[in-house]
Amino acid sequence: MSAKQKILIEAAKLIHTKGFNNTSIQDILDIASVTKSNFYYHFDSKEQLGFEVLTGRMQWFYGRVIEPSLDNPALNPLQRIYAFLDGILALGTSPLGELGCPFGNLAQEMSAIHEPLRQALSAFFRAGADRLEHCFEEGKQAGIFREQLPSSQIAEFVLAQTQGMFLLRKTHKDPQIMERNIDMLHQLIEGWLTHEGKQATNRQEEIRETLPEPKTEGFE
Amino acid sequence: MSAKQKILIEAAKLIHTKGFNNTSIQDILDIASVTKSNFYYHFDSKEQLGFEVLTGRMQWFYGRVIEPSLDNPALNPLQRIYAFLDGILALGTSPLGELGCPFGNLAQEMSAIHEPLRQALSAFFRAGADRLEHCFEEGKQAGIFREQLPSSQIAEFVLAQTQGMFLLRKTHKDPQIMERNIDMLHQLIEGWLTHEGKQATNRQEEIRETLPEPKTEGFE
DNA sequence: TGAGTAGTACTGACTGGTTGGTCCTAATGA
DNA sequence: TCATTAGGACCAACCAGTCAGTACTACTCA
Repeated sequence: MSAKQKILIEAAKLIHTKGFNNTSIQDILDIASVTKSNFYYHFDSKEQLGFEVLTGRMQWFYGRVIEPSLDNPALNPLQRIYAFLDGILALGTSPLGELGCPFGNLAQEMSAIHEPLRQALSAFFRAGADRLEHCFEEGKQAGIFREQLPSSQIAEFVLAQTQGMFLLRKTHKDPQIMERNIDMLHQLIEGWLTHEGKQATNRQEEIRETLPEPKTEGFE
Repeated sequence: MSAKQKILIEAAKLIHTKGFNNTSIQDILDIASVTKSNFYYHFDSKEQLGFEVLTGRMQWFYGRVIEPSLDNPALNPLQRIYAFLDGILALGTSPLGELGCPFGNLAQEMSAIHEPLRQALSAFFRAGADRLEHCFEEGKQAGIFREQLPSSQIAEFVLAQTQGMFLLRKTHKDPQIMERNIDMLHQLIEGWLTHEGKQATNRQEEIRETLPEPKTEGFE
């Protein structure tokens, strides 16, 4: 593994744990066993490191959660949404979830003080919301979901909820908060947003068969 | 205004903007026009300052949002919940809301790295959730709400949602996110959690008459 | 074939500034 | 008179970043 790789991986972990500004370059280098001058060989600045860590995190999240769920053409819209929620649940109940959501953490820390990073994170969240919206819209056209509420608003609501539950899980140090709130989202989808009789049956088993083991590396 | 008061007020603003660890004591003192030796006359440490700022923030939030809503005996349970949501909406759409929720921000920043502060924030969130739960439970007994879902779970869900929407509002710099997500909560409460025909009518006007102008000072 | 060159990755030492906190003395005002 | 405040100097540790140099590999060209 190259020095640059080691730096990126250790930086992602530390930034997730302590935050960007509270993680010094020397902290990262001590763990990665790389010298500071070598750091500056690969990165112009701490800021550039931050952007590259964020890019890596986005790719990791895509491979771990989005690709097998919202971007999985083998699933119908409802299954895609459920697979997404299950991906969030798996993440949030893992040891990693104790540190909160890496994106929410960064957004909270940096949005008010670093405009370029805020924009990158805003775009990331919007991309996620767009995918969710697309699923809800598709499900409406397939007669799965009710038509009352705009799909974009539902999608945003679901996304906000995932962020909120990560924060509470982190603050209370209680993984069951993820379970309870994902369950609430399921109930909301089945009991309110879905037409009667349009729920997927044996939802858990269906999704388990389709989901491949995600190929992720370094970020956990 | 005493020097200690000035410090606390400026510290609260700066910590809300930049975070605790990214706000130096000198930053605060420059704005408060107080010397460092006087700072250490009043506070043993930066950590003690942090706790006192948090305590002040909790009192402010109580007076601004909780007392006129969840702790307002003149309101029925549904009105109390709606008043709470309106308080959150007013906060979130104010210029202050651009910085996110002060409690959510601190929880995110400090929970993984500072156990005493995490505990204080956890207790704060739990107190809020308990009040919400109490309203839902009271509303169930008054026949307003359906009985299917545990009140504690609904309360937690609503609380998580408020945190999530604050984060998205901050990241997207869009106050309408608060409006859309509070509206979703209203719809969820009226369209799913409430018995048919049990909605409060002229909800907005009713609450407007009962809410006194909150006595808040310094933190905004 | 070997000197010279370029590119890549890496190093130790260093810079100027910042940070939370300490200590002491003196002044002010109720 | 004493609580409060100011001012100043200082400390060790920390911080992001700089600089000149080293080692190695591959390539070029006379």
